[in-house]
Amino acid sequence: MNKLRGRPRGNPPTKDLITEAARGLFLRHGYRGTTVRAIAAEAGVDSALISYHFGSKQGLFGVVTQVQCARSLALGPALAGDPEGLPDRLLQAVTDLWDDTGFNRLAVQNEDVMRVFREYLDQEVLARIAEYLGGPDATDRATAAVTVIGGLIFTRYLNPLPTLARLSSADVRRILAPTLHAALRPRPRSRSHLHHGLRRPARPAPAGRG
Amino acid sequence: MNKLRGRPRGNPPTKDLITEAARGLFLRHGYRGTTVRAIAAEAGVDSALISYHFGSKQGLFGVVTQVQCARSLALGPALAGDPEGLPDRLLQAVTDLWDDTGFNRLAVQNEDVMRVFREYLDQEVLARIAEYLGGPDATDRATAAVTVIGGLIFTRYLNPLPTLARLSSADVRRILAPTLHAALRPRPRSRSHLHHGLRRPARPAPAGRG
DNA sequence: GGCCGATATTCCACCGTGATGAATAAATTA
DNA sequence: TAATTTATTCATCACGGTGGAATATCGGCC
Repeated sequence: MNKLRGRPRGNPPTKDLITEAARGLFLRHGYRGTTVRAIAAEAGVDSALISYHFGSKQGLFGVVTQVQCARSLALGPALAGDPEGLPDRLLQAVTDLWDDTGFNRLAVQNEDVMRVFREYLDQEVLARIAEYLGGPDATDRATAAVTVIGGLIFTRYLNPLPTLARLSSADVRRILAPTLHAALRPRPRSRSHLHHGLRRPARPAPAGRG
Repeated sequence: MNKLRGRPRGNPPTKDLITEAARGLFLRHGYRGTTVRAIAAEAGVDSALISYHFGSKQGLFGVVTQVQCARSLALGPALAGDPEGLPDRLLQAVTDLWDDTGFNRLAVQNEDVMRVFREYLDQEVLARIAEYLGGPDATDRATAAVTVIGGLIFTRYLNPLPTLARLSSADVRRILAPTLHAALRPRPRSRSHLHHGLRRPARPAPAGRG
């Protein structure tokens, strides 16, 4: 158990031991479910070394996910083909990233504030827009609209990308207007009428935990 | 100092004391910067009462922000007018919420996982899409596209709304395709050609904080 | 080679955090 | 009044993180 204090002999690959242990534990138990002490135990090192080498648990998580992210999302293929199919290929790339890799396991197990936005967007905004629109494809259109709105919230406010944050509100509205218009536009009745498929959230608010 | 143990006489408005203290502190110092003990001290109650009455710090934050949110974002007016102007009114409502109220103060003090996505979306995805598109309005179109993509990431993966999460990947692509198409479509040269106003990120990566 | 200060890496003790459980007492209900 | 439910205090937990002591490596100098 008790090793001697001070720097050990040789140059043990402590950082690598930690990142490997962390990757495994983060994948198995998520961010919140993984404790610094557990990572340290798995790696066979003192828990203080995680702060020392990576600054913090989040710093370690950032290192682990950055690697995972760069390895997984290949933007190249999506940008290679004809311009007409670009939107589809981009969407495909994003969905593939989360569907095929273990990436979602790593992503934000849950950072508190999110619950508020999640419930509000889903139970209030989406439901009311769908109700306003009416018709068979109302939920589809509302879903698309909420995605755009959620994207605006995410990329400009919650987690501001510099490019988005620099814009004035008016610029944002000008740039996003056509997009949201399209999201809300009635869908042409496609020949394969597998339509609807979506259900409205039904209950207004189960009140959760009160 | 030492009050007697057990239930106090009368029915003191403990919950209200706590929410008021919490609102003030969250606004002044953000979520992370506000400790449960500080809220309890400000409210003049034992810190365990926060867990008791609200389940957790997050629960309390949820209550406080939900009120703030419902009070600030008036969805009604946006849904009142003509359908043609709906997208603009929705965008207006969202931007107003963050621009005019102190709402952004409440939002995510910073959950550093976000940094990964922020840098990646801004420096990689947005820049490369703009480069691919070319032309005077390339950055506008790329910005709109990144918003949609960021919205997809946010509402489906990072912070999954139940309605979005229930969908298959194929459904997501089908629903979002027209929206992303519109985001990427070249903008009609508006009569007032006050020149796009947007600049490309210019430097590829200022390296920030390393 | 041999010493020596600067720097790097480790262990340990400890801090403040959010949260829980036992003890306690008032309020409410039967 | 007796039983039950609700509201509070206090002790204590595991958590993430920090600072200091200990011990190694590294670079320069003789």
